[in-house]
Amino acid sequence: MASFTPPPGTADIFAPEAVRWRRLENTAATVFSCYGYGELRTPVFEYTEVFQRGLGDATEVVQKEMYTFEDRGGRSLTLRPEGTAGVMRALCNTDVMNGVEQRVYYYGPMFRGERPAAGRRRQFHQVGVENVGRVAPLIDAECIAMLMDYLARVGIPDAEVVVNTRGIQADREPAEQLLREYFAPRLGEMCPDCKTRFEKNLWRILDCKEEACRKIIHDAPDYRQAFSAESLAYFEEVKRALDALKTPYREDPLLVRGLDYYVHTVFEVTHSSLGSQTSIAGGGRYELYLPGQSRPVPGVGFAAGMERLLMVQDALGSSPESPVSTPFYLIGLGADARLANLELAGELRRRGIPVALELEERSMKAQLRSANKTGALLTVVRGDAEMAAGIAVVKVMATGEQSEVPAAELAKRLDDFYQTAQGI
RNA sequence: GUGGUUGUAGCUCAGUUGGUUAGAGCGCCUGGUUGUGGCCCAGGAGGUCGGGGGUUCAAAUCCCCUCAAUCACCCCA
Repeated sequence: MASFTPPPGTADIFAPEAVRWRRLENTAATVFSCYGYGELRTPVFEYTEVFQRGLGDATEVVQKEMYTFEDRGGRSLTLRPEGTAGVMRALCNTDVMNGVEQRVYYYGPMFRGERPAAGRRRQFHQVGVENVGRVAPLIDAECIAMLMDYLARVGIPDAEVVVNTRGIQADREPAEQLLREYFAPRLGEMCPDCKTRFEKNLWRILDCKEEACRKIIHDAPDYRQAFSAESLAYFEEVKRALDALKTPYREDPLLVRGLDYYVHTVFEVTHSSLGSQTSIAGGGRYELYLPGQSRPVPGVGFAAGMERLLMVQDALGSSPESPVSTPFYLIGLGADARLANLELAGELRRRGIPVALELEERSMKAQLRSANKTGALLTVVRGDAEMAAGIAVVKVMATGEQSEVPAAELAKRLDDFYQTAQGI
């Protein structure tokens, strides 16, 4: 039975579940377009260098998690591990470089060769947005507010936003200096990971979870005192705007985030209902070097993990509605009746009315059992006798009442019933 | 990549210290009504006990390997 399971970290998503996915996607389209965003569909694989340059060679994602392969032309390609780099690649053919604002959203599968765990798959799905070309605190705030708007619309009203500022590139050096001086003498008491982070990726020390490290981190000086006045003012304005937008947030100087390209605002959205993977969305402002460009492009954006949104919905019990049942079931006894039913079903379906019907030779009892299982409201029954008389029996399943309807009027009668049922 | 747990029917799971034809509930199919559902009753289909190897007279059960799922770490969405 386990002979044909999909590869590790991937999954088949069948109808009832797929409806929930479509809701996440449709709601994204609805909400984001209200903010002036348009959909952008980029390829699911890109030249490998798009991600290497975009995310930074040192990033863990690039180093060990990418699905990279060579195609028949000897090109090195990579299944996208995230959405931003591909979006930027697409956008560099537009006039964003000249300061024209581009607002795009996307959703789709991403691929990372990690060990699967709760809320983490190898093919996972993100819905995200990028606002590219302009720099302003209000844009950052609007972006965060839009994310919260979206979450509320998919049944997650109580997620928590954590924000922080990373300053600009020029702020980084003095701030790192400050941290280095603080951590250097204390490295002996810290975990092995932090020791290598100290050399390779100093900032990641800040979100180390080791007990010993946390204490030391907690007492670290606020590196933001080394930031320029402009950077701090930018952040203040972002927060003021969030207040004005009535978007509650928590400020956390330890929020750093994994990718190198962030500047100014960074944020993460978490939900308490999740176990170890508490993060359901994350993003921030960035400066990205597009292939073939000498200047970086500014932008702000976020990505939300769809699997995790579904997990939160489950925890909240806000995963709704099983799909609508088909209202009609057509029972046919005998070849002629079944053929007539097939015709009738076609007629109704062309009008957009869902119909289920029996196409095989089965007993009345079996067909009614099926009708019952589909949850049909009305059942049309006909056999040789009805065919000869030019009528059909219409049965109301809830009450068991039956009435005869001329065959010629069937489509209209069912249509009318359907329209009024829809109205209720 | 590291560690823990798990793997028996479509689903949820039993299976006693190894012992003959491997079970239940739900679901599915058929019948109980020459053409009437839900409830009830009866019957039926469906399993290489994840896979491979080993120990044994005998393995779903014990040992090894492997695959997969799951959880945690790591990383992130």
